[in-house]
Amino acid sequence: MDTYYKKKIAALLSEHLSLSDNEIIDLIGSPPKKDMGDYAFPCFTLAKVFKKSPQVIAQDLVSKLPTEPVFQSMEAMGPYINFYLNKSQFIKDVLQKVLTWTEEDFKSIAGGKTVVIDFSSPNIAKPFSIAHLRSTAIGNALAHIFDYIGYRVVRINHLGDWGTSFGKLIVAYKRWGDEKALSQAPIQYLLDLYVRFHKEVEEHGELEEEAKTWFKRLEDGNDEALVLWNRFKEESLKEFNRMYDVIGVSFDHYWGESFYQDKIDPVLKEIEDKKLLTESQGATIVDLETCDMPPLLLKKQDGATLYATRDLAAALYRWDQFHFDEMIYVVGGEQSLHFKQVFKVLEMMGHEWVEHCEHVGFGLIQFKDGKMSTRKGKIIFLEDVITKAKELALEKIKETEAEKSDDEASSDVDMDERALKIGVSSVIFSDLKNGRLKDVLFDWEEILNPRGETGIYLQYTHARLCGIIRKFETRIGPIEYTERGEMGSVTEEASFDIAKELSNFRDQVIYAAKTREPSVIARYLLNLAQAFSTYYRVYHVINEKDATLSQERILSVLAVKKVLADGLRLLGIEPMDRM
RNA sequence: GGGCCGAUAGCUCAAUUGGAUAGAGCAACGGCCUUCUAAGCCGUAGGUUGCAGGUUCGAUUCCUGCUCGGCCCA
Repeated sequence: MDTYYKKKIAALLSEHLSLSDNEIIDLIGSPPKKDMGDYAFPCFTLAKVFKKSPQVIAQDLVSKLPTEPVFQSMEAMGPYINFYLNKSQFIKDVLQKVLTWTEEDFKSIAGGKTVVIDFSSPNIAKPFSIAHLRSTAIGNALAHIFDYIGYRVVRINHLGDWGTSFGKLIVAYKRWGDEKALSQAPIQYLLDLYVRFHKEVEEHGELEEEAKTWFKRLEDGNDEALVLWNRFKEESLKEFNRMYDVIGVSFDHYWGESFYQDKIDPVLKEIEDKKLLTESQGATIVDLETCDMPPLLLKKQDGATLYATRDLAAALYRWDQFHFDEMIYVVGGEQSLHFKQVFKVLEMMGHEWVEHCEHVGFGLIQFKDGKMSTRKGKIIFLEDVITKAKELALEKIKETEAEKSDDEASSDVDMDERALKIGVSSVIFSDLKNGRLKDVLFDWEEILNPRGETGIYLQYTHARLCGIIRKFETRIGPIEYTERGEMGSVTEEASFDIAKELSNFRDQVIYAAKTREPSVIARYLLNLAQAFSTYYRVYHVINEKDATLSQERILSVLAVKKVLADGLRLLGIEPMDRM
């Protein structure tokens, strides 16, 4: 929508400049202050061509421009030409557009390309922690965003269900394990075992060797090992699925590392055939020295495979299955070298599609006193965070319910459900609101804070919008969607601000997809909600005596609600009708 | 030792990828509930953009060096 107006400007200017329309569009920006107009064209780069100061060029140019109905005025201000939109016309256009657009209008942006997203991918036998939420929330949001603009999205959960840590668990379970304790609280118990193993290994180094042996047995298909491994995996999956259910995340495929076990040999053979394999200190590697990278380890001295091997197999298998246009790995930034190596090896193997593979990294979650560590059992469970957030929300709900009249009162179940939704929204949103690359300092106070730039604020605004719509329909009557000749009466400045925000939505979604950055949407929604909060405090919809004005204002309400709801869903947050 | 990422208001973060006077939220202070939900709104205060250079009309943004923090690599 934004580009529509930029094109108008380009059309006006290109008559007098030797620049293409696209070059002009690229230069156009927004002025820093509202009273300086809506679009700005800087004249600095023209100074050399015209051999005049940019100030003079701006004045010359502006005097030559014909009038254009979408702009109220065009003015030279210093080295810029500022364009002022015709406000009432703009508001009308935007509302019209927003209220009538359909899913299809967005689907056409990517037009059926395929994107594979590898995200969440927690490790089996470990609790679902606040750290796993990052990949899960970011990946899920990206999946929604790509889907929205018309990609066919394949969501893959690359479970960490294979590797030496299972050797450790098997050893620990065989030594100290207790079937009863395992069935009672499997995840907590497996975590305890894992922690104990690492404590004991400090005194008894031989445990490490034993664990390696057991993992080797597992790879070789030893029955006892497989039975235990299966048990651990099943319990973990039960737990993970419970969490996914709570936060509303789903996958197309649970293809964990073990899934590729029988697909590894062909891959190793292919690498060998292409003369890329090298032996080094008994291990099998691909040498990457010519690319200034450490070698990629494919097999250890004892023949056990490593996760790099499985990642190669996974990439090949996925290409085979989907012929994707893009494949995105939403995995912590600490793995960036690993992915560089894997992609490089795929390239050396001659798979050109590797250029469509991308590691989308993100910052670590840290504590004031250092890193979160499974080995030491220093973990914050996602569930605990959600439960706490929910409890706080429930308290607040009960407070406000007490002030409501009987006919609006809610049942306990209802309140409980809402509290959970609020808790989940605020936890997810706090993970998505900042740029993904930044490390996150985990802070209870901050994640539970209901005020300010939070998911709660967005939900609250959405609920208010729904409340207004509900009351409008019961007290005033049906909303007249009919196209209006004029939106003449809605010319309030605040109303224009809302329209400007609304007009940005489409570009922001595209930008978020392009940069793989859900925080773009999160920030955008905060701006939109803020613009509306400012507006509706002053300009009432239902209490407005002028019926025409009231009907026109409700259209803004509908439009904002539509965009806010869609935006929240893009983040993986289900919008709420009441708080 | 080498590589990747980060450093912006007291705190947490933005800044449309090089544009005009660097913006929000939290915390602090002041104001607003007999009209659509106060989980809200309005206002005040808060800055040598880590440091030193360079590139140019113009740098938080790009380049070089350094400092600090995080992570990765046998």
